[in-house]
Amino acid sequence: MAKVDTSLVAHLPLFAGVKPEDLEEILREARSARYPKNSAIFEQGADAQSFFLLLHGHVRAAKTTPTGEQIVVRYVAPGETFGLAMAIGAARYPATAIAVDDSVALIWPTSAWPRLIERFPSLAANTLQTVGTRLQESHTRILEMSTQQVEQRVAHALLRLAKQSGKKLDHGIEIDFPISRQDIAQMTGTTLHTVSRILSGWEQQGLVESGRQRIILRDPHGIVVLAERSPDSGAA
Amino acid sequence: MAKVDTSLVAHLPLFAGVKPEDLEEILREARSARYPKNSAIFEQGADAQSFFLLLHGHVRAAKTTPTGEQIVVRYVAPGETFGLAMAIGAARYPATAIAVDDSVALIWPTSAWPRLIERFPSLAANTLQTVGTRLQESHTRILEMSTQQVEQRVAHALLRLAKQSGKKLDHGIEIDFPISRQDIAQMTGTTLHTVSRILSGWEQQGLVESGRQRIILRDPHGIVVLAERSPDSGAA
DNA sequence: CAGGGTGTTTGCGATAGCTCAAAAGGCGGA
DNA sequence: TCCGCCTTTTGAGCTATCGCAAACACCCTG
Repeated sequence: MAKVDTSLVAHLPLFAGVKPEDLEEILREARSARYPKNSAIFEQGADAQSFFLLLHGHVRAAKTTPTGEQIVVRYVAPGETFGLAMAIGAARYPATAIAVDDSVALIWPTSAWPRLIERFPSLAANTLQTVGTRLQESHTRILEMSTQQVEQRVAHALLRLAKQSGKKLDHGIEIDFPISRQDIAQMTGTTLHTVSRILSGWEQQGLVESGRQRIILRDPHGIVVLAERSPDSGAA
Repeated sequence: MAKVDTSLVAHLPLFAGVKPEDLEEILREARSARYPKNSAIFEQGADAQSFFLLLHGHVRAAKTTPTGEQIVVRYVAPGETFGLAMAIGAARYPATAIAVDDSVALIWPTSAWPRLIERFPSLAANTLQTVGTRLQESHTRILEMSTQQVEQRVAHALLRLAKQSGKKLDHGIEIDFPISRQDIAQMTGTTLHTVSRILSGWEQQGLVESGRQRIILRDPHGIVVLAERSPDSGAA
């Protein structure tokens, strides 16, 4: 097991208020692992034996219905935690985590959590903050799904992805990991067909440039305008 | 300020693992207040000066868009906390809270939170658990909105309300606070018209009995069946 | 460089649910 | 008791979006 350099993670929200020597102790309990592109990190319903801190790459968390339909819960960016089932008192993972790019994560055994938060209460407070923020974001997503049309929801989704994992280009922002029409559909509650039609339209208007699992926002501001447009204030 | 009896709240999840004498200290920092039916407890966007523990009554938390559309985030039942903006690091309330019945709540100043969790780390751990559970529920709701038809979503919503705040009757379960078609629409992402049509249909099938802001599930199991029915396995 | 597989595009018809509109019912207050 | 308001019901037409189907494009592999 490789030693983890504290300086790489010390600034993360998870460790806010944790003293350097404590951080080292915390990291000693972790191991790190590499996940190749498209490999599963854990499966929905499996025993929640570990929780994770993503160091490199990108991870998709998805939830599947009994009938096989999926939604994307979120994309995890480097520096974020995932698989925190134990923090919420769940014995099993509520979603599946897949590395969408070659990824590296720190891994703690779930069993270590109670001891860790007892010794380092900041961890609990910080995690509460994180989970609370995600709850807010979920509510926003519900609000959008309830009140907005598909095109606006797709616009919001892309803007969020760009903010979280956007790579600045000379002219535009590229989403920095492979993402398909289907993925976006599963983030916005629609079908890949509808997403494809929307992106085709945007491409013709010069708002985006996209291809196989690749999206570049050529005119982010124009997409913001779309995202905020009221349902009927229509284009041609 | 009336003294709060610890025995009334000691068993709540929030206080799990808190010693009786500590609980008393925690409660000493709270005051209690009464909210008449239909009064606002706090407004979305207002300074988050307090957080709450509902003792009696029912509270609706709703989120409003810039354009005035609303969704119901959740209904708060006695024993649950709400208005935890500070736990997630928000300075303002992300939603509006309205008492839907005459209600009583314990109130702590937000400023007390950091000190409380430092002195009583269980509070943070318990709150994390609660917030985590709510996050899960949110994801489930998103999943439903993405994959189910309106009728199924309404069925799920009613079943949840019945479980959380149902009053057992001789023949059926009554939702124990005033709730309109509009409210249900805002919980499920549809319109009051559609909800009305659905409930009318169910009423004719003897599944429910309902009226002005009042719903009784006459055949909860029948509604479970509806909720789980796959999109097409249709009725007449 | 051909083949296979996955992801994307696009057309077309079907429809669930929305919107608009109007009427009716029930409840609380004067 | 009567009035007025708010909630609920119901109708009718419309449309955004889905579902299905087929063709296409790209990438990786052998």
